[in-house]
Order: sequence, then structure tokens, then C-alpha cells
Amino acid sequence: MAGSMNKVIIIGRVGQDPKVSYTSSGQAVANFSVATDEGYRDRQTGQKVERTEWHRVVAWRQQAEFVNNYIGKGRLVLVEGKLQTRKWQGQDGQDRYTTEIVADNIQGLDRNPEGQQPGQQQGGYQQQGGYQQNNNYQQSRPQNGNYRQQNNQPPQPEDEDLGPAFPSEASGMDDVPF
Amino acid sequence: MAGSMNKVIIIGRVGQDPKVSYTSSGQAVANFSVATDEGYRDRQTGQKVERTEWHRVVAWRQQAEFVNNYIGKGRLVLVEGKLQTRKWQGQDGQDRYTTEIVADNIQGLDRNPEGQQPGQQQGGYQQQGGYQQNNNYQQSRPQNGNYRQQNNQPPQPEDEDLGPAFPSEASGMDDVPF
Amino acid sequence: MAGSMNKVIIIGRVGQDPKVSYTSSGQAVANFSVATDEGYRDRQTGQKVERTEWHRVVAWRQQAEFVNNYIGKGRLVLVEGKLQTRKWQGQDGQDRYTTEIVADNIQGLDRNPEGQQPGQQQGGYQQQGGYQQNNNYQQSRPQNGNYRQQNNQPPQPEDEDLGPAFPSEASGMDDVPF
Amino acid sequence: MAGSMNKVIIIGRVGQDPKVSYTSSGQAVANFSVATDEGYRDRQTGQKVERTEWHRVVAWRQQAEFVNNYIGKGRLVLVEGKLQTRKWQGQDGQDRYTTEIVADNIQGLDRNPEGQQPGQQQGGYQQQGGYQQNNNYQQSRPQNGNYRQQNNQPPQPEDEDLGPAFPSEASGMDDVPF
DNA sequence: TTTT
DNA sequence: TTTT
Repeated sequence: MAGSMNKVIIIGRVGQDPKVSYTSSGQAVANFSVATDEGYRDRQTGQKVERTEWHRVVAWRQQAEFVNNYIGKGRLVLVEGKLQTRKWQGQDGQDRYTTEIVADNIQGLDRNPEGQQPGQQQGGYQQQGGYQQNNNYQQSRPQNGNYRQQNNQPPQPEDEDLGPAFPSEASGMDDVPF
Repeated sequence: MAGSMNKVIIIGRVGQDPKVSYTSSGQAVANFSVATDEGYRDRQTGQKVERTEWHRVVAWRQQAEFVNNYIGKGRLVLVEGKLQTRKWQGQDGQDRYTTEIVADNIQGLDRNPEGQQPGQQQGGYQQQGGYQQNNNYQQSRPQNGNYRQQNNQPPQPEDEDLGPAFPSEASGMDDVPF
Repeated sequence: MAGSMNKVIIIGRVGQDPKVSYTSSGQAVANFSVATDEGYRDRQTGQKVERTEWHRVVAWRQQAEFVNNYIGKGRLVLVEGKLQTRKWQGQDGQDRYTTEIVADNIQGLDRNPEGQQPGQQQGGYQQQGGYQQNNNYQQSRPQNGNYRQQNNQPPQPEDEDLGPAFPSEASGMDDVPF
Repeated sequence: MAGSMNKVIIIGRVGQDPKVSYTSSGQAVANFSVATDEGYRDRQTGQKVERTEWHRVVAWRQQAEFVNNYIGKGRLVLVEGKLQTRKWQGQDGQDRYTTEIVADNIQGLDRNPEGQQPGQQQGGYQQQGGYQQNNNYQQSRPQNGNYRQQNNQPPQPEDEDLGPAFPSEASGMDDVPF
């Protein structure tokens, strides 16, 4: 613990609306991806090249609620956190590893595209609504516990606080890590 | 490129002596892992728990030479860099992803255990010797280009600058990501 | 140099249009201030309090030119750099110290309020025009060398690369450091 | 508060034993300075030059107690915190400004020179003893409240949480800011 | 998958 | 795989 630091700071665009779910103990957890861009000059051609790097972000509890309410696809965000590599089992039974940024500070840097004010809860019947696409999240997907039973691939860590559900590899992603 | 940041700062212990190799174009590349520790209090038991996180680090050119000469197993190091996720093919032909810290600043924070001075090159016949375990690296392992032919799993990226050789999965690691 | 780090990262709003000048050797230097906000809960009253912190930023050469062209009052900016404390002589002959962030990375995080494109130079006769308020900077203020003679308070460091002109204390600022 | 970041990370050597005191409400506060080194190549001569930068650090409460117990002159430390500029009145009645790093994370990176274990309190009659030079701190210096009356230069901020006592300019420091 |  |  002493003589140790694990710190990440990224600024970039959110790729898709965050997925927000709740553990069986009621902890909110949000997952989303952020793209950072880097311009560099190719050593061979001398051409300027733009390169995009994608980062998986996980937020828990209050941070997850904030994400649920204010962060959506396309927003410019600041994420500060730490690196964490999770192990999970592929469908072939082999171990896989996924590195994520566990956020402890998330901020929107551009204007909220839906005009919501930070700290202001959306009205209406929905409890954790915010960005519309998240509203039906729990309906369009089985309960967290059930999800694990129905599709134990990729699995949840035994300790619910160790990590959120990993996006299914069956969901059609092929050329990107997440 | 604007409105973008991708920054990582870690301080921790080097797990094994770095692997240093050279691309076919003569670029030095070093790979090593760093452990960071985090103490936290378990929410269930209230007990203090120590948790270790492992980080893969890649260094190129001058940084790789520095690593080769001065960084060895057990050293406390500062690594500053950016996150990069590489795609490679598993033996089963499936895509895998590995996230690494591409270092642009590496420093030893404790005293050099072999008494070498930074900036001071080891004498003798060996060219990039430093930490002894690295000396025979190129002998104990096939040439970079051959390596890829003999064992195309995991493969090198086509662009040699995109990533170093990935540690073989056949090398007996089972429970750790690298 | 080893075992050393001096790193600052701030995100905030630019307080006034940057002052850009040129040293006698032709080096561009930009000075501006950035406000960061911090919300905290007062320990006595339990009330939420907003607190603003002002940071002096100095940028040199290419960074200064970028500032001159794209950064103006009110913009949300990211500044990455290092801390540096400069010594200068007050009118009373006593030593004063000013701490600044010497920037090595400056980015605008909101939309450029004047519609300029990064990397795109403004047309017209003016050489380093950009934000209009900077255009006449060198006219509204004496030459760098003269400035020091006319008003040796606060003075320029002898080495022109050590620091830019310090804002005059006679300029009406009273409750803020700059 | 949103769209704002104020972050500093330094690694360097502690210049003198920290000064630890207590506010009238019993809050511990520690003040010390840290040197960071930077090597660069002089643009005129082409010579390598080493430059030392000094940073004032302030720590409160638990961090101050940790400093009191484990941090002394010469130690290599990591300090993470935020920048804060305090205003105070010089003996001439003029405003002065001092920029400090308000620490929220302090770690010793080398071995504790007095063999103390972190978390282990020194035995004996002294309450917050640790580094010996701090033991008599409260005796060698008047009470915080009295100190301000006897020597209102430089003064304490009215709100005790805004900042610790500033080192007297009469104390013989001439060429360094603190 | 984002965005300029 | 590190280290305290």
C-alpha cells in the first residue's frame, strides 16, 4: 500500500450509452467505453496519422448513478481512476483477461446534450432514468443473478464488488475488444 | 487529438526481469510487469485486505535500453505512459486483447540493486547487457522474426511498432494475465 | 533527475485573454490564468461551498503560439505541465515569489468560440493574431526590454527563459494573486 | 465543480524535517518542502544542467499525523494533492501570495531512515513524537493562537482550515522561497 | 462504438 | 511474478 500508485486519467468521447445495472445487494454499476485520440507522425511515410484508443470504464455506486443520469453516447468526459484487470472464462473454458479503469472521478466536459442539470433528477415514474436509452435497461436484460445463470459466459466474479458483467462475445463484436 | 488525454502513472515493484528484444528494424523493446498494492477495508467483514494489481508495461527505444540496463526484478519503479490495447490471435484462432502501459517515462525509485549508475554502461563484451538475466535473452529465444514463424501464437502485429512479442501461453502461466 | 516527478494537471476556465509576448531572442511566451472550482461541505455549517482557485500558467514557443491563436477568456482548457516558482523583486526591493505552471500540453476542451480551427492560421496582415484582444498586445505595452526599464516592478528574470513579465501590481488587481 | 480538475503529483526529497502544529480546534497540520530535480540541456551551451525546484506541501489531520510520524528530512516522498494559493500580509502591510500543494496522499518511497513501521506508533511519553526534531515543536514555539498575536507577520488565515503558519521571513531564509 |  |  505504501510505495504504490495506480492512477489513470483519460479525457475522451463516450462510445455508446453506458450500461447500468444493479448487483443483488443493490449496488449500482455502470460500464461504458471512452475513445481517446492520438495524433502522431508515421516514421515510415512521414504522414500524420490519427489513432483511436478505446478504454473500458467501470463506475460503482454514486459514480454509477451519476453516469446513469448524465453521461451518454458522444459526451466528452474526464475519467480518473485506477487500472484493474479482471479474469473471466471464455466459452471455450479458457481464461481471458480484461483491463478496465475503475473510476473514482467522472465529469462531463461538454454541455449536457439533454439539458439535464447535474444533481437534478429526472421526474416521472422511472427510478433511475436519465439518458433515455438506459431507462429500460433492466427490462431488456434479465436480472443480474439470472443473467449469470442463463448465460454463465462471461461470468460474474464471485464477489459482486470485483466486477460487472462482461459484454457477451455472442453479441456480434468482432474487431474491437469491447 | 484535441480534447483528449490518455495518461497512466503507476508506482510499484517489478515482478520479473524485463524481456528485451529488438525488432527487425533494430528498435529495442522491453516488456515487464509491475505490481501495485492497494489496501482497503472489506465491506462485509470489516477486515483490512491487501490487493495486488499487475500491470503490463512496454517500453521502446531509449526507454527500452534504460530498462535493459537498470531495471530488474524487485525494483521499485515509476512508470508514466499511456494505455494501449493490442489485439492478437489465440491458439484457437480467436481474438484476444491485452492492455498495456506504453511507457514514456520510467524511473527507478530505490537504489539500483546491482550498484550500476544510471547513464553508466556496463563494461565488457556484451552490448546491451545490464541485468544479467537479460544478457542471454537473444540466445535463449529465437530471433524476433523466427519466433513469429515458429510460434505464431500469440503473433506479432504486422506493424512492428504496434507491439512486442506476447508471452507464450505455453510458458506455464495459468492464473495471471501475464 | 531520477526519482523525481513534477507534474500538474488542471482543467478549468481561462480568466482573461492570454498575454503573449516575445523575448529578445524571438521566443514566444504566453501568460494566462485558469480557474478551477472545488465543491466541499463546510465542517462547521454543513453547507455546500464553492471555492475557486486561480492558477498562473506560462507557455513557451509552440505552446505559446497555440495559446495566442486558440485560447481566450472563458475557454475551458486542459493544462498539463510542471510547477515552477520564480523569484522577483518587489518595488520595496524585497524578494517575492510566484508559482506558475509551465505548460507542456494545452488543449481547448470546449468549442472554439471564434470558430477557428486548430492548426489553421488566421489570414490577414497580422502575424500572430488569433484572439483579437491579443492582436495589439505588443502595441499596448512597451517592448519587453523597455518594459523592464520603465517598470522594474515586477522585473523580468535576467535569463529571459526563466520567466515572462509579471503582471503589474499597479494594474488594479487587489484580492487575487494575479 | 464539474469540468474542473486541480491535481499535482510530485516525487522528490524532503528538504527539512516537517513542522507539525495543531490548530486551536485540534486539527493537526504539517508543513514541509520537497525538492524535485530536472535535467535539461542548455539551449546556448548544449551542456546538461540540473535544476532543483522546491515545493511547499501542507498536510492536514491524518496526513499530518502520518507526516509527523514517518516523514523526515531527506526522505524520498510521493505527494499527491491540489494547488492552493494563500494570501497573507507582509510586514510592510502588503499582500503576499504563497502557493502550496495541499496533500491528500503522501507516501514514503525509500526505507524509513529511523526504522519505524508505518502504522506503528512510537512508544514513550511523547504523544505525537516520531521524527525527533518534531517532538519539541510545540514547546519551542508559542501556541498557535499566541503566535499570531506575538508575530502577526506572516499571519494565519482567519479560517484555521485555510492554511498553516507561514515561515517567518526573519528566519534567515534569503534565496529560497521557503 | 465516440468525436472533429 | 514483486515487495513490506
